[in-house]
Amino acid sequence: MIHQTPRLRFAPSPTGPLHLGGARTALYNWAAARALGGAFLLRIEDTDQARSSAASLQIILAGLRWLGIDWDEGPEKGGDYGPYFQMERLPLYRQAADRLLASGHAYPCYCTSEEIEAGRKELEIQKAGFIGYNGRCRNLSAKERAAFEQQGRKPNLRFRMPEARVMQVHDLVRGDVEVNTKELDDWVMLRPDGVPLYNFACVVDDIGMKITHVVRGEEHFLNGIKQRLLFEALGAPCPFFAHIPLILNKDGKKLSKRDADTNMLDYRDKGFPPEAVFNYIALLGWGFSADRDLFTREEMVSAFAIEGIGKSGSRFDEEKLRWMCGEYVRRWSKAECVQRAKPWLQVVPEVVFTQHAGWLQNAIACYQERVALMSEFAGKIGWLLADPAMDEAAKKNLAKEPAAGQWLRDYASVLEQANLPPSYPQDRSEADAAVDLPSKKDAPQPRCRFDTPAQIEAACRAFTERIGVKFGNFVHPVRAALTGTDKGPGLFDVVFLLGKQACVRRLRAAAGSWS
RNA sequence: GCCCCCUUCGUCUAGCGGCCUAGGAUUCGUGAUUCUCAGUCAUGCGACAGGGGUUCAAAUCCCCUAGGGGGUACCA
Repeated sequence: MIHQTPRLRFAPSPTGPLHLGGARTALYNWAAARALGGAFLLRIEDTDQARSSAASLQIILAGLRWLGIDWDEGPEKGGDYGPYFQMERLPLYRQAADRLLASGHAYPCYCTSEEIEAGRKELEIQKAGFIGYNGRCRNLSAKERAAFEQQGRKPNLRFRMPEARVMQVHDLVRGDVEVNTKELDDWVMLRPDGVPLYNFACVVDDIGMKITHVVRGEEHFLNGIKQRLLFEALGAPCPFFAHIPLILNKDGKKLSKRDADTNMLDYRDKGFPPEAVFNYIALLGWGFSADRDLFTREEMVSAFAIEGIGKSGSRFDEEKLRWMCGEYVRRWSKAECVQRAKPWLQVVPEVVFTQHAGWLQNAIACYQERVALMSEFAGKIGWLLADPAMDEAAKKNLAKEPAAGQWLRDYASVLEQANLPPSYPQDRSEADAAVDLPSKKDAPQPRCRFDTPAQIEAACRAFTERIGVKFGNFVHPVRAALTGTDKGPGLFDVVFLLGKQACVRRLRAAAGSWS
């Protein structure tokens, strides 16, 4: 059929942001192009001048870039098959239209919108529901045309559809499908002002840009039929088509603003890791393998085939997306975690990033297994930076132990005399900041009694034994005093990170308010 | 109305006539780890839309029904 380099495109109209469905279409085209070793290009379908905007275009481009979908040709990139904006290709459409006019595949239609509407009403009655163009201008004589021209009417150009041709088409996703062209009416290709309509511009451009595979939403299936006829009329080879099912919401209905963010950039701004969103979207209608859901862009490319896209619609499930986000967050190194969370860490003074990088990494790492989004660290580490107010759960934990006040006072004294790191950021030097909170795997040799959380813990256990308190009971009021809440990292990570001054201060403050 | 497509655990899916007492992931339940939460590990609940065929054999092929989606523009 077509023996040339595979060339695929994503052709958004800049009339709104890049939404989930569009992103998936772009993703599949991109993956197919990469998998086939071909080119992926972006074409901007901006012929709807009333709704198109430069701002939308930028949002779409930013969304694609964020997802890691790069294009070989298109806006801000150029290429040998441009221009890549349809409004800059008007002469090409005119040219193609003239050819179709000459070959009889197209004809001028002088109907006004009122006349079309009236014709539609009639048809509706006659053909029981069919609403389309009645074909009044399909067979106008030269004389009749001249008469309309004399009235000053400017014609639309319509494509002359075969009257009842059974088209047997093969769709890469849907398989073999039969469509009778009687279901379709003569459609407008070109307006009097020379601006083309979708089906016409699309085909002229797909020919001009040597597109070999068209992957798009199933709402275009019937357009695909019209377009095949147009390829034929223009004597051009027809690309492969693949029409993929739409993405639905949790209830199986059309996805709306209520169900999910409609703008990819919202996911960016909310702190979703782009590789997780990429991974999740790819799975909406396609499977990587029978027993694996997590994969990289490269792995997807090596496994992807258009024929592997499913025929049934899939639902967007934010829960699984969130799970996937967490999976990715957990894979990062401590340094990467901080770096990626930084845009949301306004609560952290800049000096901490520069002077106490090691400490910050340790602090962030404490929550790496407890968050899904990059933005969620910020809300977790507040207690480390300023003495927190106690929440209800923390107050309850304190109140539960009658002797807690005394425990806190005594433990404060223990810590005060211990060789504990000083508090961040104000009390600790840069040298200390190099101390790395060890993971369980590679515990280093301790330098002194409280070099590691494990050392602090050992000392604490000894202390509780000495005062005859059950360790498990002791821990909760201490956590409450130190963090202001009842959940979070291990208590001795807390003590280690918080440092001596802050620990002593908070323990005594809590003891005071308790008694 | 008419035309096209779809239908496997709640969700994403594997399965393309025998490997299926239907596999994985997520969610949920339980247990373990333990100073809480999270994570991790283990374990459990959970599906072939319904009805007819074809076949030695059907989740897999055919038909009907139901449900869902899409289309039916001087939008894309």
